[in-house]
Amino acid sequence: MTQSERNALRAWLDLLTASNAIKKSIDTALRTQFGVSISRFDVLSALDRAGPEGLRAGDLSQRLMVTEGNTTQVTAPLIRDGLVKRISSREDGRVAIFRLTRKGEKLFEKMADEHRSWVSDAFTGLSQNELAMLRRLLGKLKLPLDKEKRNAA
Amino acid sequence: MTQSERNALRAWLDLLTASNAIKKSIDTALRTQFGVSISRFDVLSALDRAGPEGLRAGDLSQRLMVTEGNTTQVTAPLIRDGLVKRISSREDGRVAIFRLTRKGEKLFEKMADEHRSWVSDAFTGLSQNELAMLRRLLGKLKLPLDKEKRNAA
DNA sequence: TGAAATAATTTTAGGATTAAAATATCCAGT
DNA sequence: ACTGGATATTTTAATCCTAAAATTATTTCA
Repeated sequence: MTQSERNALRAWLDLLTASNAIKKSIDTALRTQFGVSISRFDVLSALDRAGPEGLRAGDLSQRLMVTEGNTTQVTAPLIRDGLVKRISSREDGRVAIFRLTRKGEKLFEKMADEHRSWVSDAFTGLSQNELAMLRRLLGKLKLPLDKEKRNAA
Repeated sequence: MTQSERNALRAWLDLLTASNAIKKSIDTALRTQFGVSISRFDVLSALDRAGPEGLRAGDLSQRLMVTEGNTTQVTAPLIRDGLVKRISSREDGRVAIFRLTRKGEKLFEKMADEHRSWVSDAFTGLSQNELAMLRRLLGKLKLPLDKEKRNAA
């Protein structure tokens, strides 16, 4: 094992550990304060950004980088809880469109505030320059292009 | 939302995306070439490092940063496949000790080689200096100390 | 010594995720 | 209009993970 390989392994371990730890703390905080997991929060966030038009199931899945089956399942409890509405497209009967309800918007607004502050807190140790540097370095990683989704419009 | 908060959110998204993408590509490669998930690989790796003494279930869980219930479940198929052996401690009947079988050692050796090269590959875009810088920046993140495990020996 | 407290692990129930099979709808060409 | 193929989504079965309850074994101390 070369020194370079050893360093890559260490960096990978650090990266994974940091990411897991922050994710877990955000998930725990979201569940405690709002009863919503980070997965559900991500759905609400994507739908909030999409606005009143909502998003097709496929587009939602693509933005969240999860399978469509996953989207079906994660949205289910959000619909049950009245935070998200599922509408069948009138133009194309196959298409499912999801959008936030008024209740979902209200809740998301509160969650987003807290979420922002938790993330800020995790990164307070880094100056603005260091933050930019971190992003630049992450951008240099060779990330596998997911599937052949690249073709999709 | 301040500029600083916005930057933290962006950095967090980049961090999570990079970590997910690399993890997924390693998991896929491990499954394809060896029929072993990344979780199981992690168990094999910890046991390999522990050597012939093996590891107690609790210690294994702690090193992998997962719950003990998870360890019980992830080791089960490894035992079924003859890669790991579970032994009851003779000194303390409550304690379960896991260690690699000869077959497990052999397989892990091959997997570790490939794994090392995949990780190296993901980080090839970064110089040794950049790698060190990345680790330094990750070290500045405020990571939530997991539970009150800190007390444990 | 033996009951209660403690400790290590497993079991259970449920959420998140994926891949693959199933379903439902639309579209094209005849 | 009908059939075959493509497309969008849902369902199903499995893995991974957690928290909490249950189990099993040890230790303590009256």
